[in-house]
Order: sequence, then structure tokens, then C-alpha cells
Amino acid sequence: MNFNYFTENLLRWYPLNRRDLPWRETRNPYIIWLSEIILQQTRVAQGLPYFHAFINKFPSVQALAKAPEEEILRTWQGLGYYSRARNLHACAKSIIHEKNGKFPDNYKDLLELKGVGPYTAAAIASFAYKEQIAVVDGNVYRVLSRFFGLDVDISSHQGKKAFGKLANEIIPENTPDEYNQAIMEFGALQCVPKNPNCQQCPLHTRCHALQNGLVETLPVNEKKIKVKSRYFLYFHIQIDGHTVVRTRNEKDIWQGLVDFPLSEYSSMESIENIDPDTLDLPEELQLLRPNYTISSEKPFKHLLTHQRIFASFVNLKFGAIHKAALEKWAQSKNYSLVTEPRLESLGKPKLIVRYLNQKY
DNA sequence: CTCCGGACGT
DNA sequence: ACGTCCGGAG
Repeated sequence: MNFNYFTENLLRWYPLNRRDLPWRETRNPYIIWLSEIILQQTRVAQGLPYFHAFINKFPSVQALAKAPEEEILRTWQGLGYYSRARNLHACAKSIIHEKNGKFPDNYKDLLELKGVGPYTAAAIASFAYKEQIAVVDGNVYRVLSRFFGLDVDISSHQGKKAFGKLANEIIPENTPDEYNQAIMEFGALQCVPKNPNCQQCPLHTRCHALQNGLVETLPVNEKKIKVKSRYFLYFHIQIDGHTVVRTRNEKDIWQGLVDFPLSEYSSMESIENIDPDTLDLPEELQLLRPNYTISSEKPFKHLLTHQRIFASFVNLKFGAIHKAALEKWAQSKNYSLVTEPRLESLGKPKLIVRYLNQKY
């Protein structure tokens, strides 16, 4: 059974590889709660100094409840997500004043605390009280999805449910705390997001992702990659049968392909209804008094996975007498002049091809 | 620059 | 279901 293989290897790996962290030496729920809040969205290395500062200044939930909010926020300074600090204070006061100083001692009651969600409640319940409830954090999604090949989308409700179900089927009843620590530590140290060292992984003989080449694709996270809009104004410059092009080298889309000189703007208004008289051309070009035609009514729309590009084209035609001057300008900008057949033969983004096809 | 990540407010 | 909160690593 792969469940047994999985847990046994994980629980063997953990004591040999675990980091010594102060909150792992206690079952004091206050200390565990504090550490878990600090570690939300935060790496251990970054959170550690804050943990020590908090334990020194506020050694108990009473001390934290009594402290002025200002002092708590000052101690939190630099950690980010400051609502975590405000929630910490609100919880401490609520525990002292409304719960007779008794720290919630089970998953369900822990969930009631502000800033304590399913992950944090499970962590405290298992570490402080050995409740058999599985933690599901980013590490757990990664480890379970890769080992078992569970490929449901972790950003969907369905996906979260599926992973919670699997995790709770695996968690052993006698050492739920060790198991929870082990799987998260394993995700943090061995089964890392990028370039994990699978050759020396204790689970590699039965890892679904490794066997099927899915290490880089799991876990599946369809979380909407936010699509950003960009607005390009292209200059299609022609002279004596030649066109000015440039090779895209910058760290951006279309690396190595060829397109035209362009200005990028941050809004649609800048690239529609271009006024030839106020067009902001490089000065050197302005002096050559080109003819221009502004292409098409509506900007072209070009979609990539993570970008939505709107592009307008300005066609500038220069008389042949200006060729030397134009060449000099192009050279200074690292652009080049190419003939029609040469342009045809170069690799161009679809967007540029569409524009050229429409034009000719 | 992009990616990563728990909880909460909408 | 989606945006917001934040900083660090790469």
C-alpha cells in the first residue's frame, strides 16, 4: 500500500532532517499559535527573529493582551500583512476577557479565532493537543499532488476538498503531530517548488510525478494568472524599399523575433485616434518630414497567456534622399534597414504578420 | 520583473 | 470566485 510506504518513509526522513526550531520544543498553545501566525506567508528564516522578539516582550497570552496595540505593531514592523498583528492582539484580549484565559483546545474552537483559518487551526490542534487533523498548506499540496498524482486544481473549492480528504486519510492516529511536521518540512526542504533533487528523494521509487514526468506541472494551480494590458504604438518606417526593424533582446515577450520601433503606453487613449500633428516622433525623424498614414481605426488586439496587447501602427514613408540620415539614426538605436524579401524571411510576432497582411 | 503564500472581505 | 494584504527570493 502506497499510504504506508509514504508515511513510513516520511516519518523516517523527518527526525534525520528536521530543523531545530524553538516552537517545535513545546506544546504550549500560545507559543505554537504565535509561531504559526508569524509563519503565515512567511519563511522560517524571516520569521525567526520576530518570534524571539515576541516571546521576549510578550511571554504569555496575558502579556500580549495587556500590551498596547502600538507596541505589538512596532514589534511586527517589517514582517508584512499587518492585520496578522492586529488579529493577534484581538485574539489575546478575547481569550483573556471572554474565555476566562483558557486557550481554545480543539480544531473547531481554534477556527473561531480571528486570523486562524483551516491550516492554522489544524496546526495548533495537532501540535499542542495531538488532535488527529491534517494540515494542508502549500507544502502539503505539493508533496501530495506529486507523490499521489492528484491533479485537481488546488485553487478550486473541489481541489481543496480533495486534498483535505486525502491528507486526513493518510494522517496516523498515534503521531498526527509528527506526521504534520514531517510532511511540511519535507515540502520545505526536499520536495521544493523548483528543481527538487528527486534522485536523492526517499520517496522517489514510487513518486507518481517523478515516474510520469510531472514534477514541474504538479500541483495544478489554475489561479487566474492576472492578465495585464499593454498598449503599443508601432512605427512602421519605410524608405526606398526598405523597412526599419529591430530584434527583441530585452527580457520581455518575443525574444529573438523581429518587430518595429515602438512606444509603449499605459492606456488605450494614448494609442487610439492618433493625431499626426502631435505624434511624438523622435526628433531626428521629425526633421525628415515623412508622410504618415495612421493605420486602421481600431488598435489590433493580441492575446498571450498573461498579456493582452493593443497595438496601433503608424506608417511613415520617407523620401529616398533621406536614406543616409535615416540609416544613421537606425544604427544609433540598434535598428536595421531590411528589404521586403528579407523582412518576409525574418521571424516576426503574429501581431506584426497580421498587420503586414492586412496592409498588403 | 515574477513567483509564492493563508485568511478574510467582498 | 476574486481581490487584497506584504516582503523576500530568484
